[in-house]
Amino acid sequence: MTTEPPKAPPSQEPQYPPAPVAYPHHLGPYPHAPPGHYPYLPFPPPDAASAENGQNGAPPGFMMFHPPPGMLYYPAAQTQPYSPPPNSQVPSALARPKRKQVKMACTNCAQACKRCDENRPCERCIKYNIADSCIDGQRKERKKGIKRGPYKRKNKMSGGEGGSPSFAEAPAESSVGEWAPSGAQPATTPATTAAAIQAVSQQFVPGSGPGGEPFYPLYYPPHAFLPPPPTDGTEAQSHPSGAPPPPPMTYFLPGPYPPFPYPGFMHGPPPPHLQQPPQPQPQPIPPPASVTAQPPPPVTVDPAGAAKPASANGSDVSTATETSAGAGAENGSKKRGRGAKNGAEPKAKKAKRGSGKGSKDDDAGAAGGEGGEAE
DNA sequence: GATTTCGGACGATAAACTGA
DNA sequence: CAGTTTATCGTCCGAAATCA
Repeated sequence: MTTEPPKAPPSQEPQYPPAPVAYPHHLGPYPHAPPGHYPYLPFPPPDAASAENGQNGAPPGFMMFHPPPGMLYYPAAQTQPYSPPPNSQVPSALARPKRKQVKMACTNCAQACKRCDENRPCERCIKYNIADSCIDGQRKERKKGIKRGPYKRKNKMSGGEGGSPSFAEAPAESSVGEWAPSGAQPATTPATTAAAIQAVSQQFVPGSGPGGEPFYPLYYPPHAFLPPPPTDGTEAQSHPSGAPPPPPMTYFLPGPYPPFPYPGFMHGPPPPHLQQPPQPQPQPIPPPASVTAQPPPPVTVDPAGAAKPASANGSDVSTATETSAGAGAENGSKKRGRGAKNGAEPKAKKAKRGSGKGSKDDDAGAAGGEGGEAE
């Protein structure tokens, strides 16, 4: 895998988009596009018409309309698994590298739930002068013969050989909840905002468009859009310390067509079946913290089952696998009731794995008792 | 402030399934 | 049988508790 920073686009991509993407400065660097792809575009191509033909430096087939502020599009066909370039400056929530684990932690580290390394004695054991007891533990054998139900196949988007789902699949992990629809948590950091954006985009299943290549709309929370910092010494319109009132902004519906309620947005009338009654002006959206309040009634144009309500609040709809990712982090502060460890509690240590993710594997702890479910 | 505890997120991977 | 999906098990993050 040669995942390299998209910033130096392949030859076929001249200088579009121009310069550093204008991106809400307080959000940090703009999220990277998948390798070899164009960065997200918070603005229309230099020339819509020519963009359509791939002229003027704009990629062919790129968007031909002007997105409202706060909306980005990403060509569906180009999606690939996202992997942030090394040493990128992507916000941590986005760029967080996968945690690497040693194959086997020493018994000491394992017991302490601390990071170990391959060496023996490991660094930690040396540090604490317990090098002599730094030995590998023993892995337990995986259970066999456990029957499972039929698998649900993931819908292979666009059948593309890339095979993998949208790039957005990746980092949803932290805090989709930030500005996602219901009961979401208050916004926190720019980083999580970015993550949220990706998470949301993930919900729009490709191929849902009637014929044409769908674009993934990526919505930015209103507060994300502030003028870039002044570069020439002049005062920026409104991003100084005073936390300017975010420009009012509508949430749009996902779908194969660009959201039309935006003035000066569409080149033509929306297709009949998408026509909507005149939308009342969006209510002024409250400050960031409550951005979450007004979720887009995500469906309407929504084809098939494409969009699930962005149930950010943990319910992590989607696949079972994601389980933890979606669920846990949601409110950032996982409060834990530290059990009152009464003095010298023998290190029987947690009946391993009994707790957290569902007691499904309670058996593990139960060591003695063979897996409950296995019948 | 350093160290210990430990809940739970996350990574790795083997076993069960599936489709060709 | 190769590829995919899922369950299981291990690692270790990170916050609270405790110690010195």
